[in-house]
Parts: sequence; C-alpha cells; structure tokens
Amino acid sequence: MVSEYEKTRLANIKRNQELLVSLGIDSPLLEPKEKPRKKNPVVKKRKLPESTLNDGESLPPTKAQRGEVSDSAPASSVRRSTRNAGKLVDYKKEIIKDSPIPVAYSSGVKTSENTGPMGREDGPRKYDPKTYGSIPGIEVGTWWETRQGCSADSIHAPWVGGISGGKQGAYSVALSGGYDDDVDLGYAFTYTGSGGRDLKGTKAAPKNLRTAPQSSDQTFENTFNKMLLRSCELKKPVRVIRGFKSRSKYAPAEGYRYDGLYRVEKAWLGKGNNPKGYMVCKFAFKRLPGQPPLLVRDEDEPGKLESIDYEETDNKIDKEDSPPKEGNPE
DNA sequence: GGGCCCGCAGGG
DNA sequence: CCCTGCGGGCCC
Repeated sequence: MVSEYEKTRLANIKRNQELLVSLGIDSPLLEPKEKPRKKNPVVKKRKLPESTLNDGESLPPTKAQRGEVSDSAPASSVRRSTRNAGKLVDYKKEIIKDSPIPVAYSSGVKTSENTGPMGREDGPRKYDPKTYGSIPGIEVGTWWETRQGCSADSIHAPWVGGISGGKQGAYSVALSGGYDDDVDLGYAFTYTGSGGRDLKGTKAAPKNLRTAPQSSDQTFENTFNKMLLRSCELKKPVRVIRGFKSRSKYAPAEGYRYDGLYRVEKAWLGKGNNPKGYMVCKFAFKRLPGQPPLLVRDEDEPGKLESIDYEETDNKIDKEDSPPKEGNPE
C-alpha cells in the first residue's frame, strides 16, 4: 500500500503541475522547438580560465574550508561529500576542459589575504549580490562546485539559505530539492518557502541546525516568504541557481549552476509534503524570455548534457490578478 | 550512509 | 546583537 506521505506527495505534484499549466507556464509554446538529438548540439564550448579550480594551486593549503582542519589533502582533489552522490562525470577531468558550462572564476574559498566582507577569493566581490537582475560578467549557465562559490560571485549570497532578498523582493533563490513535491519544468517551477522547521530544539534538548524536517506551518510572515511574495507583487526578476540535490533533469549532476532570471508568477499557501500536512508557502516561477537555453540532462545518457532551445512566449501571464487561493490539495 | 555540529552571510 | 537558513565537512 502506498504510504500517506507518498499519496500527499503525488497529489501535490499533480496539483503543482496543474497550477503551472493553468498559469500558461506549460503551454505548448514552451515545448522544445526540436530535439537537438546528437547532431551538433548547440552548446557553447568554453575553456576554463587557467587560474580556476586546477588542483587547488590557488588554494593555500593552510586555509581549508573549516578553520585549521585538513591540511592533509586539498579539498579539490579529495571529494568526500554527498555532493558527488549522483555524479557520473568527473567535472574536473572530463568536462571542465571542454565544457558547455562556464565555470566560475571564483572557487569561493576564502583565504587569509581575503578576509574582507565581500568574500571573493581574489579580492572583494565585484558586485553587490543585493541587486535585482543579472550580475555583470556572470553568464547564465555558470557553474560552481559549492554554494560558497555562488556567494563569492554575487549570484546567491547565503551559504545555506535558499532565499536571498530585500524589501523589494528576492534577489535570488536556490533549488536544491529540499521539498520533494516541487515541480521543475525547467522554464517554470514551483518552489517552497522557508520556516516551519525546528532548528533550535528545546531548552532541554537544544539543537543548532541549519536545516531540519518540517515541524510546523509556514506563513507569509516569515521574512523570506514575505520577500518572495513581494517579488510576486512587484514582478522583479529573481536569479535562480539549481543544485545537484534537486532531482530534476534540469539540475546539474554536481555542484550549482546559475540558470538565469525568473519571475514569481504566483504565491499561495498549500499543504506540504510532510507527513503531518503542515502548511507551506508555495511559489510558481517562470523564466524570463531572451536568455540562453537551459541545459538538460539526457535521460538515455545521464552523464551528458544537451542544451534545449525553446520558443519564447510573451509573458501573457499578466491576466490580472487572481488572488492567491488557499491551497487545498485533494 | 547517517548524524552531528559548525562557520558564515544576510535581514531586522 | 538577535535571528534564520534547500551546506558541507567529519566522524562514526
């Protein structure tokens, strides 16, 4: 028998998908023009800048990721984290040299010479991440090994948090598959807000976590959810990165990739995918037109990337303005 | 692989 | 100075 959790998950996925369709986000106009089968895939070849990610030569062995730990092996040659769980290609050896993926110039590792507030490896950040829209010099499709790198290049500032923003809405979000009822169609996706997790524990049993399972309802009072709501109202562009933990075929197998600008088309409250059905804030995003095509993993050859070009739609979605409905799946 | 715990960036 | 958070390294 199917678990309750699974039932909710499937119901939510169905609902989220229907929502995207109802918003016109999954319209036929968003179907691939033509599958770029094998022949001459339209990918940008781009050579990695010399200075980048080469066996950590730019990373002083004295200062590794955490304090004084690990001078035994440079982080770039030994990989232990689950980040590589689904990895089918060695990015460093196979892909980077001849890659469709622009690899960021910052490896995002702080050094002793770089203790400044902006955190870039070779100096302060060039641009303020607290801006709406694109960051000069960072192309769509740029890839980093860690969130730290995204932060250093101003694409998505927080090292952990999924949402970054200010008074006029979110600057950026990270898709990392933290909520498995979210739907990712590439050019559109649903996203779940923040909050409702028990990060601190109780006085008796204190915790100090960065993420945790859902244990209460989310609300739009939450700072981050409020930001995304604001984005929806003001239609500001939001930078989107996809991470390896997302199970979507539009997500990179490893690391994090900047996939360009999206807009929040709708915000609503719905039942979450958690066992107890705690409410979560949901958001529907749509990619802005006029950007480079997304990369997608080939389902037959999962290690391989193709870029898919889509027809662009006008954003007809501005059929004013059905207020967010209470979510009630089922 | 799971659990733990931590630094860090940002907003208020 | 308080809080949060879709990381990530490390130890088991």
